[in-house]
Amino acid sequence: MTNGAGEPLDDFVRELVRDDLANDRFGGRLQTRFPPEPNGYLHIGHAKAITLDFELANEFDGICNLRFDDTNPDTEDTTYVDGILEDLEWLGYQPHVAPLYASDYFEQLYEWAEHLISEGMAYVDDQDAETISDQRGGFGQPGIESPFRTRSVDENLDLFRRMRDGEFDEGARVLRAKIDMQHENMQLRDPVMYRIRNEPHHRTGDRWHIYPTYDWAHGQSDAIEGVTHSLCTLEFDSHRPLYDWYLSKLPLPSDTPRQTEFARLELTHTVTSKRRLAALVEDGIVDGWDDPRLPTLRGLRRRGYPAEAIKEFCSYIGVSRANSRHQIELLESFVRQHLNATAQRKMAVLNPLRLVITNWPEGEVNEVEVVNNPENPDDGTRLVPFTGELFIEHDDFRADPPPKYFRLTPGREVRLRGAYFVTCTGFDVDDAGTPTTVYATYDPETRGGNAPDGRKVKSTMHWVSAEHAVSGSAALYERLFSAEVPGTETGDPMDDLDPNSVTTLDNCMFEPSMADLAPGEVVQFERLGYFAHDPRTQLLFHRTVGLRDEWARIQQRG
RNA sequence: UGGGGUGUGGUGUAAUUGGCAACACGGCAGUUUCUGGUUCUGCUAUUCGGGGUUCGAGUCCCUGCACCCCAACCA
Repeated sequence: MTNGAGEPLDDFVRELVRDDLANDRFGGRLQTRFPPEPNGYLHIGHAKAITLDFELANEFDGICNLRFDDTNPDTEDTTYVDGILEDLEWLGYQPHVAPLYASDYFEQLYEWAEHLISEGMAYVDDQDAETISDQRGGFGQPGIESPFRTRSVDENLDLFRRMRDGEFDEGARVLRAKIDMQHENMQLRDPVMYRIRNEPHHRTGDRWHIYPTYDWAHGQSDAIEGVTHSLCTLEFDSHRPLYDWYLSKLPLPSDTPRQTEFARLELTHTVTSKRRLAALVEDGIVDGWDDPRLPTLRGLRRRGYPAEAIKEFCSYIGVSRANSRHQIELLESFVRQHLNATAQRKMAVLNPLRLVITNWPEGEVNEVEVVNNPENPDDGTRLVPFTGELFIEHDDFRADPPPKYFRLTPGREVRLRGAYFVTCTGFDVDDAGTPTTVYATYDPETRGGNAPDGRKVKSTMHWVSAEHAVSGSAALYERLFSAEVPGTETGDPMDDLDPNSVTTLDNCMFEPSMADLAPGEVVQFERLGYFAHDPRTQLLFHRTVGLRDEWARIQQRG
């Protein structure tokens, strides 16, 4: 991967890795991991972390694994592990070994907890969550010590074993690390290591009644796997001292993993918090986790975003410690760049208007040759049937053209792509004055799209033969949230939802070759944009992203 | 309120670690074109404020300000 200037990636993480390697810190080894919690689907923000973790391993001859951080049975489910596996594979990354699970380390974690207890560094607290929270103190105010903090090692061991054996109710007791209730970093005020949960776990079933917290599980899991660089997002910065504290108290080799934090990815006009995404799905605002308006990986995939474009975007934006929100337009420019090079061109009329060629020989069908992708001659050409009755785009005809309008208008000659020059001779309107049929004559000399006398036209338009067209639907998407930063006005992002974020056109006319498009295939509708064939519904297309549209800009400026 | 983190064009990311502030997206003006797409060219605009050190500061020092994170038995 390279940055925008085509240079190898460089950032503070790579610099740090290079230093560690140069100083032989981990015996010259690099190992990362991507540690999702299986309680939701992956989104574009995860793609940034994934790209970092895996590309880093590629660059430094290291390895990267996938580890499910499944320490909380309340919310986790195998549905999500399957989904995450699918999404990761789609992105094109292959973990070094089969998926790993923090839950596979529960036994080891438990033993280490007993070790800490034996060393007088952990204790069982009988108080409830609220009491513990109150005693923790606040910013600037020291906490107070739990009355159970001075329990004997033996009593702690006994209680902890009985917690494990399921003797107590949920919430009745916790195991806490004995660190410092006065510490200025709240994370170090005797954090909870284990809580009692009688919920079945998606992998360990009902074998455990106690579950490790994130802090107690994460660093140790890293150590068990041999992770050298544990990359996570900025909000874990204040947890790093705790990460290091646990590792330093356990019988481990001295080269313990090193946690480094970077800023998470935020995008304009969307949200990436799991809670908010779940709300959009559950409240029926979108159609499901793979709704093309969502920034989920499955949503983007259905929308037609190429995995390559997503990865290039993630590499390009780099990694830093500054919170920032990238413009969605940048992602879209990567998508266009990729699709422009790869997508096959098709002619599709979204809002059909009848065009009758009055001098066309009655009943004649003429196959004209059009290019599949001008960016890639190897993709060849195809034949498209041309007849005397066609559909053109409603927007491509104006009875009364505004300035700078180059398309079809009475008396004007334009080119029908790959076919002929036609000149508009008249049109019909309905009672509302909307054109219903346009009439034109064609010039037989211009077959193939060029005039032997060298005369030029200002516009080339797409078309389909009425007799041969296949009909279908197209979903046109706007941004899900109209505000750049949803929620800036009222504090609630949901207030910025665009109620019209999707427009579905059901009377689209497609050139016949589109009947053969594979599910999920992404093509360019000439002059309109890139469209992804729905994976399940034949001839339903999702607009991935429009083409850059100068005419729209001219109109906007007025 | 204590601790930690971060401030570079409209947006994001760089700057050989003290030496001409650059790249991309966007915008604007052209060019090319059988897509008002693509290509190509040009233009546009940046170091949070105030002091200081220095021949020279985005970079070092002092100070102020703004924003983000931390007081779950979530991750």
